[in-house]
Amino acid sequence: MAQKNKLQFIILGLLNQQPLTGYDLTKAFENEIGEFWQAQHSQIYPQLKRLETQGYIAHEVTVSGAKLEKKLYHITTEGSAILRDWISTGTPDLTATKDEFILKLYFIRSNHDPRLPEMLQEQLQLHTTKYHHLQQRLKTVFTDPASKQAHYGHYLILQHALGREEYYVDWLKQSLAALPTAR
Amino acid sequence: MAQKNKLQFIILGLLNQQPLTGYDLTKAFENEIGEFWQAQHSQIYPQLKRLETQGYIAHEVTVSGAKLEKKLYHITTEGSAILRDWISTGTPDLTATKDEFILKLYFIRSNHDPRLPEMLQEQLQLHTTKYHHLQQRLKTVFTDPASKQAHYGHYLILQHALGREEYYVDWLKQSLAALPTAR
DNA sequence: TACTATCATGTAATTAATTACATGTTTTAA
DNA sequence: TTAAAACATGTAATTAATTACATGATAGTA
Repeated sequence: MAQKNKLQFIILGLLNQQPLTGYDLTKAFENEIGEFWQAQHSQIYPQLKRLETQGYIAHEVTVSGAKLEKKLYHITTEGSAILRDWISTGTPDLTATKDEFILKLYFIRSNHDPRLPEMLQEQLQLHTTKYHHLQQRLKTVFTDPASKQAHYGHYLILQHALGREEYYVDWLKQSLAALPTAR
Repeated sequence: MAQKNKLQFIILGLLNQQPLTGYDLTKAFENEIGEFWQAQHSQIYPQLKRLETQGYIAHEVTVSGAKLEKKLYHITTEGSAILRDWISTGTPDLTATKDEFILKLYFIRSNHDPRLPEMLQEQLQLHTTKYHHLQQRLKTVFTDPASKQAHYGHYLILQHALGREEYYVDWLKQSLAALPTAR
């Protein structure tokens, strides 16, 4: 396998909460899920077909207006089972984060490199924006303690992402401060 | 493009430091670089050919022993130029970290889910090990201040990775502690 | 009524990346 | 001296993922 095809499990996981169309799933990747996983509709529709062939999901056609057909997919018992399996199975592989900025940094040899300040500054701006964005999401998605209870995993990972960005920003600030002053 | 083919730049970056064979490069991905990027030899050898066709690198054949041929690649002036371009160009896309554990967590609805403790525990173990490993590397790779000076970018990102793991471990511990106690 | 944004579903082409297949040499240690 | 580990270089098959191509319906608004 080139990857472990996690997309199938994400789809199963989302359908396990409620029936959705391919379009709905695509939207989910632009919002909620998009925070930590991406997929385009060109990947989603074929995957839905495969999952249905395997018997893990099924669909019924509904018609909106005069003739617009929607395929509303739902998870099957077998689908639920392999979703449970996937979640229950250990996750021993820590995937290296393929961060392009980090990669570029690796090839900077000297702390006097004139590109360093702007590079760090750009990332600081980006990660600060992301930090604020996550802060906002945490606030809007989990308004009351009950919503945390109902989506505890989501709460945990949003909190995790926020903390991660906070650290990233701190590290960038520290690295900028440690740079030799031009004079 | 499916990705932005960062591999070519990594190869150029490594060859910019010293001439290397395909085998050397493969090893580099198992050690140094492996900390934050992966590539197999089956990807490296074809990429070397492409880079040579493009005129960014060139090679000479050396013979070890009786007949074992090695291709020692070095970067060309043009190669150096596009490497510089890549590093100097902004890096505005923050790649979402595709962490399988995080993904699984997302589908855990309740903090009473019986799978939660073992899941968090497993990750705690893994990330603690990784943390210690990184701590060790930082110690062995950068023994004196001079080595930090000579490979400043590498120093920065190792430090960054260490801090990231430290935070991950903290977050896992906190999440474990916040779990409702079984009774 | 006409236009635009969004809804809705697909396929094709291309690139990236992993796993597997394939072969031969040199060095080191038992 | 012989066997194993490491050195060394490739190709093929498969899967994953992105970008581009392609089509049409519905809802809202100007």
